[in-house]
Amino acid sequence: MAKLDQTNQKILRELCRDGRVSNLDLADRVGLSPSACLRRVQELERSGVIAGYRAVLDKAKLGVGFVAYVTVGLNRHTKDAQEAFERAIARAPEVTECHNITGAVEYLLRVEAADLGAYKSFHTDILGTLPQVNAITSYVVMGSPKDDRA
Amino acid sequence: MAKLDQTNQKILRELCRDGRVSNLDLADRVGLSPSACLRRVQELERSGVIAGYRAVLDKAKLGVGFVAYVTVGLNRHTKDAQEAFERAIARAPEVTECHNITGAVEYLLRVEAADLGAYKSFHTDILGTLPQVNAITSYVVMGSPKDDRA
DNA sequence: GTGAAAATGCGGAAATATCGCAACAAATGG
DNA sequence: CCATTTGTTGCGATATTTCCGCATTTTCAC
Repeated sequence: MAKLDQTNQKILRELCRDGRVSNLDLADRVGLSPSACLRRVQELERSGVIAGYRAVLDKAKLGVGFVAYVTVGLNRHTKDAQEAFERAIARAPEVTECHNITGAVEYLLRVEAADLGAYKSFHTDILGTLPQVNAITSYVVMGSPKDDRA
Repeated sequence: MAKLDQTNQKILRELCRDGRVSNLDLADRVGLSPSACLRRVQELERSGVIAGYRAVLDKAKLGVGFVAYVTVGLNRHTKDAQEAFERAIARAPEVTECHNITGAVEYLLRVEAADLGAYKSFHTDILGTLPQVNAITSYVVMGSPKDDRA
């Protein structure tokens, strides 16, 4: 595993802020020559510390006007039931996250939809029709004062 | 606002998969000449549909071995109390997301820590000491079968 | 059809990434 | 204390890519 000295931490911070910064600029900001900087970045990529790069899209401008977190409880706790549920979730484009959590219910989902109507369709026609699903509780997101993963 | 024809959708899909793909490769994949492709990307950036680019880090390799979602209820529902709470959250590096939600409690947080011990410290020393905080419930993430925002 | 507006492809100049190489620094062992 | 090894750095040359002007083609409304 690559060691995380102060320079590598700076590199990661800059790349999280702007994943498309040129190697020349990046080298400037972290105080290295371009070649030394490039080698560090390549090592961070090779070792998997940098898992990849992504464009961050403005969901609102793509028609997403409704976000909710949804807890889901299953009626059976078998491996089969969980796998079937997770397969169905993988197919649903509205679901951007699915976490297996501790507590009274098994799953926490993040669901993105165009509007309340679109969410209702998802709630009724997709989640509601899955035979493994027992309990559904929706928490509508009114705002996100902090979202470092956006 | 930029129109989202099929080509632009392809571009966005590719850039979400690999935000650092070269314009030459991207043009190939979406079936355009490099110059036409570059112009579309620049327009998507200018219009804000592409909000930016980020490196995706492997949190596990950075020492994050514990993730939890935490619901927080406040004891006062004044604007002041909310703002004070949100300021405190903004300062806490363990909190990667803070959502204002509908339901029995006001907030849903995503918290990342090195391990259970580090989380306990955060829970006790940070969250527990905020005067506005009334109820705290933790849901430990055991796995994330789907996480498009990772 | 016809004209206006937008999108496209081409080509070249400028900027950038990439890699070999030698110098340097920090640890290791005698 | 010195020699050796290992890892990192900066430099410079080359290959690649970005970026922009320009002419052509396509699209669309009338």
